[in-house]
Amino acid sequence: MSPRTVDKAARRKEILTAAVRVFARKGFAATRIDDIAAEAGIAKGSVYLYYDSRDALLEAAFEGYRTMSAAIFDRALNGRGPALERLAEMVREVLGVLTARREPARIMVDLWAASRDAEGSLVDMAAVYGDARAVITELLRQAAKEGVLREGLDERHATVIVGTIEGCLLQCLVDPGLPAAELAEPIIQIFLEGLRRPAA
Amino acid sequence: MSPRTVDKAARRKEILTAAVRVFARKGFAATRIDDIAAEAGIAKGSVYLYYDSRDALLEAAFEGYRTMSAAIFDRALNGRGPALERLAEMVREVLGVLTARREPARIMVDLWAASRDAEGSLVDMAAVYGDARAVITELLRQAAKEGVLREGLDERHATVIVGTIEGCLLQCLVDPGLPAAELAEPIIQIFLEGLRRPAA
Amino acid sequence: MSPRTVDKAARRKEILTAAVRVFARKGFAATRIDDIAAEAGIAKGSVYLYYDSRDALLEAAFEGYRTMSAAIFDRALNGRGPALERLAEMVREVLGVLTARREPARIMVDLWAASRDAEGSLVDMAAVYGDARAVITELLRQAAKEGVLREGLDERHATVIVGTIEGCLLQCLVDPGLPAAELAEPIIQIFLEGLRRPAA
Amino acid sequence: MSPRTVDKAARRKEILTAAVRVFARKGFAATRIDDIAAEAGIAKGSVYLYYDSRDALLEAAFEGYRTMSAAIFDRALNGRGPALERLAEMVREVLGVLTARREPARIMVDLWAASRDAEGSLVDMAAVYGDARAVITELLRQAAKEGVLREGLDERHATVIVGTIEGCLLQCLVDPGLPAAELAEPIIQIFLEGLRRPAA
DNA sequence: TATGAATGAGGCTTCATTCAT
DNA sequence: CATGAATGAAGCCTCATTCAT
Repeated sequence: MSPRTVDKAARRKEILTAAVRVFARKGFAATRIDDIAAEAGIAKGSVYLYYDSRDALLEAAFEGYRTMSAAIFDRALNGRGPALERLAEMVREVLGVLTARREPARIMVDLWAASRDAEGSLVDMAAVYGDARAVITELLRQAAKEGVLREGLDERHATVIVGTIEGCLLQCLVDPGLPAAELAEPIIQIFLEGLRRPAA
Repeated sequence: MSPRTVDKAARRKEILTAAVRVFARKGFAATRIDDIAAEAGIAKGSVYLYYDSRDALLEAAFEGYRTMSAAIFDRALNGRGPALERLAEMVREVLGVLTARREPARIMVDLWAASRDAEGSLVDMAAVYGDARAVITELLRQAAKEGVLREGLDERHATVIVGTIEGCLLQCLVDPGLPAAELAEPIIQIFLEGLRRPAA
Repeated sequence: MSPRTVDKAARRKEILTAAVRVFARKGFAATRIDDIAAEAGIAKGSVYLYYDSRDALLEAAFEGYRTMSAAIFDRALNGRGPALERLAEMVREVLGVLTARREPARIMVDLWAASRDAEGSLVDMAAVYGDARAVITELLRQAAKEGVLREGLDERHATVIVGTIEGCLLQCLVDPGLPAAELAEPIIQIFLEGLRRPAA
Repeated sequence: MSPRTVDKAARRKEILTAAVRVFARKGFAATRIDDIAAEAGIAKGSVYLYYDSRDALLEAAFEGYRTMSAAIFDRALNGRGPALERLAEMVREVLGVLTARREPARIMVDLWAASRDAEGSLVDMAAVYGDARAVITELLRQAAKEGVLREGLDERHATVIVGTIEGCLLQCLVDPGLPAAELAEPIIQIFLEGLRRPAA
């Protein structure tokens, strides 16, 4: 065993976790490398042994988010049970993150802001939302096959569903007083039934 | 109001417009006072004759956004016709902005990011969304009175509606290929009817 | 006249002069932007209003050197009198610089070091020496036409002449005790007569 | 001397060789301890077991250069044959180094630059050139005794001779296209005969 | 009021050196 | 002896803001 054994991968993750915490607390723009180093309990220069730049840390945070999203998408696509039930579960899962890990979730706004600079941006939220829409489109297709959907639904409805989830997230992020988890059922209800009183 | 004052106000607005254009183009974080001055066709120092700081310009942009939102809210609340129709119109209006003035709309992501820094932030999106939920809650109340709503709707449903609108906006901002305006009808449809095939 | 009139070109030159003084004193590698700013009596940031980088200042110093060299070359090529006399005068001129402006001349060593990094280097001493050799080759050609040269001289002899001048400069730079100006005559003598006792 | 000591010395030399290679390739200023360690095939920290600092490596490189020079000087002073022939041989030897070991020779420019920082500099090229002048002065003295030199030569002529050699080296370093070895004969010729057509 | 040159605090990043293993 | 992770001082450069004209 070589001297001063360190698990590089573990240390990388530690630093990333620290960075995400600080991003969540102060926002990416206001986060200094010093802050991250302090949060991780290491020297400023050491951050650079594991990440090339401040931007690289945001990118890594995005990768983490992406991985988590992919797992959720995967469960929705390949899970068991009726498609609409899996959609409902996906809604609950996404909003559940806000409750379980509220702080880390706050980096979302920075990811959105970073992703706006289109070309060359290391944070490609468009791709994530594209994936999300594809997943939901597929769920709708399966649900249609199961015969439980009304006619005339298309890709735009998938966009609306993704939008609903993300928009609820957004509001909860911006206004910490809102009860994220409690929004899951109203969302599902609206998707399923709409608001209108059923014709008699 | 003296002509002098009018000029001053006009110049203020010019600078703000220029600033918003640059914010939209490059993002707030990457926008330099020089960029704004150049866009406005004035000298850098002159910006400070009208705004106290770079942040003040983002704040002003937020005020503009707030004013526009208030107008939309006002039309929805005090307009004519059935409440649900006014809700639908409001959806169309909000998404229409993305089509009509796509570029300026891109400052939304910066407003979200700026608003995340809770206390003391000059950008209080939580308040806007609070207003939005209040408006929609009221519309739902009116619609209920009109007898067209199902039972058991509450404030959380208002949150979901606001979320849907903003989440669709978000996707369109992050992925310019999406057709914002075309989302209005699916949104309304989902709100009204849900996705489920009506019981026979 | 616009407010705060400054002659940008003059200021540029002031800063360059200050930079060259500091380069000469401490060497390029040890020179900090702060040093240059202090020497120029301005703030650190102001340096960047006139030069893009520390390297750009060395490049500018090189340009200055190049311009001076070109003037000397021009006088040698287009002056009056026999070619060998013009060559002698050129030798005196080059070494005279060391006496007249000893300090600035000390940047030569940094120019040599900077130029060694071949491709992409902003300091191309090879080009200057190429020019010098071309000038001297032409002087030798003229002198040959005048019938005063021995047979068999070629481009390599021009290289040697350039080498002699630069090598003397080098020694004088490295050892400030040496009398640069006094080397001109021995150089000329060796070029003309060689060291060997004339055949009887 | 224990084998242990031999190993240590060998390792020191390996590291120095590696360092010189890198200095030659990238220049001293751009050379990192990592580069040297990599070139030597050891860990970065190990470099410090053999040398106290990065500067110490340049100093050691200088010592190596000094030793080589001293050997050349010694051969010139104590060799056999006429003094002028030994001078000619010395010229050939110095320029031959550029051909035989072109890369290591490139550290010369860094030595010049390092030596310019006068007091306290670890690289004292002035001393080397002083030695060189002393050697050549002695050779001239011997040649004068042999009766082959013209009258009136003095220390300044020695300076010019050293200058010629070093200046040719300089040009070859700065412009790799030049044929160092081929300059030896023209140098010797100029020294001996000068450029001028012999009086009839 | 308008200008734009000047300022200087502050951030990112580099890298020589140290030191625990 | 060897290692290479960790350190943190130091330097380059940026840019919001100021201010003399």
